[in-house]
Amino acid sequence: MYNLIMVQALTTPRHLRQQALAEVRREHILQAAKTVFIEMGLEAVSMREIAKRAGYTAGAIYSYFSSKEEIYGALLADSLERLNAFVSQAAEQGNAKRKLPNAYAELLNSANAFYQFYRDNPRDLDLGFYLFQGLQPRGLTNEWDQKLNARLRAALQPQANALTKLGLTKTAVETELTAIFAHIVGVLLLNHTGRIRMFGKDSDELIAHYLKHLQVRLPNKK
Amino acid sequence: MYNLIMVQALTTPRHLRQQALAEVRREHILQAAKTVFIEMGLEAVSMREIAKRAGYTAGAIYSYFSSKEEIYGALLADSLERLNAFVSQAAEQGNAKRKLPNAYAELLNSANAFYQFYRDNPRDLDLGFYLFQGLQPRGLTNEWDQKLNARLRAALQPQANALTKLGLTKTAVETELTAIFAHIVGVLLLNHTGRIRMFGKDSDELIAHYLKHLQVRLPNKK
Amino acid sequence: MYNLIMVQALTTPRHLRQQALAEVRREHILQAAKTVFIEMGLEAVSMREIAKRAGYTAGAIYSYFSSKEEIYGALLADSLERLNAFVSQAAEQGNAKRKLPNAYAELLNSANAFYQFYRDNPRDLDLGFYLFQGLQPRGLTNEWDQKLNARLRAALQPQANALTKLGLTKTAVETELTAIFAHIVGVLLLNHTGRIRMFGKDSDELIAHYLKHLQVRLPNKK
Amino acid sequence: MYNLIMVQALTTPRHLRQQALAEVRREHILQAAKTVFIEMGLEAVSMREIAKRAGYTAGAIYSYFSSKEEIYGALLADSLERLNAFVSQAAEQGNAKRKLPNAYAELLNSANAFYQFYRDNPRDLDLGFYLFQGLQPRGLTNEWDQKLNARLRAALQPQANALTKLGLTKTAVETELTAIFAHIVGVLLLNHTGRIRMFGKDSDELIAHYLKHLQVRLPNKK
DNA sequence: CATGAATGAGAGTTCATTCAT
DNA sequence: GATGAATGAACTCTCATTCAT
Repeated sequence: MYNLIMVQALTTPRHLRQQALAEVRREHILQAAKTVFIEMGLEAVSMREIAKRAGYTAGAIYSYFSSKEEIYGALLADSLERLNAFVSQAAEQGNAKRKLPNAYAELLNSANAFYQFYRDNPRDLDLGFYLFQGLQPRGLTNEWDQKLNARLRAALQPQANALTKLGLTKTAVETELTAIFAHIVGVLLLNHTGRIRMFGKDSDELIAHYLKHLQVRLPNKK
Repeated sequence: MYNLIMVQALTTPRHLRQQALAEVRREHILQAAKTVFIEMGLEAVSMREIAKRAGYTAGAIYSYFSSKEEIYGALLADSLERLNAFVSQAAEQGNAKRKLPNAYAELLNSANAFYQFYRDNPRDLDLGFYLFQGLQPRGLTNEWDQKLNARLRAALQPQANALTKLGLTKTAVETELTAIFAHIVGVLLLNHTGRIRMFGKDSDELIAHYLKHLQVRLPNKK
Repeated sequence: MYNLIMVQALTTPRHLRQQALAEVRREHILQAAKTVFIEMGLEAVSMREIAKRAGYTAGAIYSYFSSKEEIYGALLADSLERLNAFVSQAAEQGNAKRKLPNAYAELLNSANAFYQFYRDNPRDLDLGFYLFQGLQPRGLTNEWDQKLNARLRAALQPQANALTKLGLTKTAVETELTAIFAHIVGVLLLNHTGRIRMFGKDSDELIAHYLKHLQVRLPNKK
Repeated sequence: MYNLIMVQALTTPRHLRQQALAEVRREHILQAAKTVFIEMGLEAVSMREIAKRAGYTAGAIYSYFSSKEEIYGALLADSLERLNAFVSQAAEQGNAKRKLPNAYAELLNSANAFYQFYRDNPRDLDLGFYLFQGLQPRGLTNEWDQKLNARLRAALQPQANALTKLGLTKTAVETELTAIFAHIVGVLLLNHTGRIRMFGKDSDELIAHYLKHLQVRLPNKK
């Protein structure tokens, strides 16, 4: 009989390292997908194209993602992650500048950050439109859907918090939050599709306009 | 074999007649495309399917439309036509009820009509999103683009007129008009994608909310 | 206005001719499929391979058959057609030789014909095994299944008739018919797979053996 | 990193031990393949699936089997082993019950056992059909083929012995043995493919029918 | 004008197998 | 011995488009 004595070394266990490598490769593929998407648009994001960019054959992708939809989902998750990071950072920076807490400033900061993220990253807007069922309920499973919803909600949370600080009721907070969200989305869409040019307007101006009047009409909590 | 004996009428020149016939058939095909689109959604609109509904074979369509994109464009033109008709009718009906002209009522009526059209015809919303470059500049030529822009603008004109009557400057009219348009589009999108449920809100409520506060803030021209 | 007067000519209408041509091409494809099947076995019967043999691209096949399963079904239908023809002919020829009707002879003739067809056309046997759910209930729709069942039954009918003539009850006819069918199938399978060599036997001998004893034990209807 | 310290035992030569271990693992994999096969059918038996069940990765299998076909072969060998065990047991149990040897009873017992094994284990029937070149000479090498033939023959041997006891000549034994085998196979096939329903019959009934008449016609050796 | 045949590219996905580590 | 990454060929099927008739 053999006696096998396995002494686990102190260095990184092999399977952990491999896991990490796999994660890197997964990210690499995702990055390739994103590149294809950015350069050629979502309709061109085929498994073969992604694979080509990533330096793989089509079949290899399936070691990392079980379907095309999963890639889409991962792309969107990543996008929302970046959105969250951007919005959080803006909120923190804003707060850091102020000595006294100012709910209005918080609201404006976070709303503007949300808007600016998508204004400056139009492909993320595409992703959002398309994958958040831009047209029609799509492949994404419920699990995914809820996860992504949660991330989106998180990105809006700073605005909700600010509205609460301003003394709005729970219902009113939701109403205003939804309204701001809708407005931003509408402006972004007009901007992105170029339709806004029809009116000789500029998206920054429109957002500023909306937020200014919003401030006027919200309670002046001293 | 069939023998076709054509007896040309004496009145109309042949090519004119043929043009007219072609136009009729073109409309027929477009109608088929619309039906497919409404019943099955944009993704199901294939040349084969359109042809089947129209009683043609796929190849025949190309006598009337040079590509699938052109059909999409024509569908959108038709959609905007219907939007215009709906909005105009709402404006007229509103005016008919009032003895004195009321700019506010006109504004509300036309904005609501615009919103309701898309709320009640979500497929047309799909078309609008998709073809107004919802994602990316698409097949549509510049010519088409301008034509469609003009129709869209026409559907918003009643609101512009009402805003003018209220005494806003030309610039202010455009700003408010764009803002309303953006807001409605945003709400429609949230509604259509089901995202609005995240907030426990209802699109009608949001539109009403926006228009109410809009009215409050606009000049009270006696 | 045009007046269109269509006079149908006496020659073959165009669409009929085209239908006929289409039918010819369909047969051509089927023939190609059969060839592939015969030369390379059923597993190699892919749409691409069929298309290649038929001189088409893979997509073209779908103008004639809506799926691979439909091709399989058509192949089997054709096979059963030939089986029927062969069995019927054998029955007629046998009857022609005899002055007096002889139920035994009829039974032997039709059973032997059935056996010989598959012995001499082993690929048809493959088809039968595979497609009559050789392994497991498969793609074929119920409609197909019933149609094919009917054809198979038709090929066995002469034996059933002969058994009836011999004075067996309805139940007994079915029992014997099924038994003969099973026996033939078993022998064919042993023969086809070469397993029969294990026993140093010959399929002809086995069939003859079975039918001889069958005759002995069936009622001697004078 | 793991550090592996192997302490070699003094008793057994290393390579023998490794051989034994390999054999164990081979069996383990085979067992996994069998499970997959039984639960999901032959078509679902992929290397990945087998590996997953066995707790390996696909590549690992190739240390034990050089191809998928070899696994199939091993599965069939195992299946025939179980068939043999079942048939032998039935023969022994039958003999145990009787005081005097009774060749008829032995024949019926072993034939019925053979039939019942496949009736009750339809997956094994699939294997048999598929791998005994149900369709076509397959991957199996000659060596395999002979090995499997021998096992099949062994499963039929009790019947052969009984037939010999009944006084049949060597040739007659082989004839009847092959005939019974063929009949059982035919009935099993009809049963398994559901074709037997066409005739409103039942496989048990058919087997009983065959064996009854067989008994009648065999010599009555006192 | 309309047909229907055909193309050719492309879609997502699966799988047995190989091989460096 | 086992892993897991990767290949490459295969699969069925769909589609917009072209073109001879």
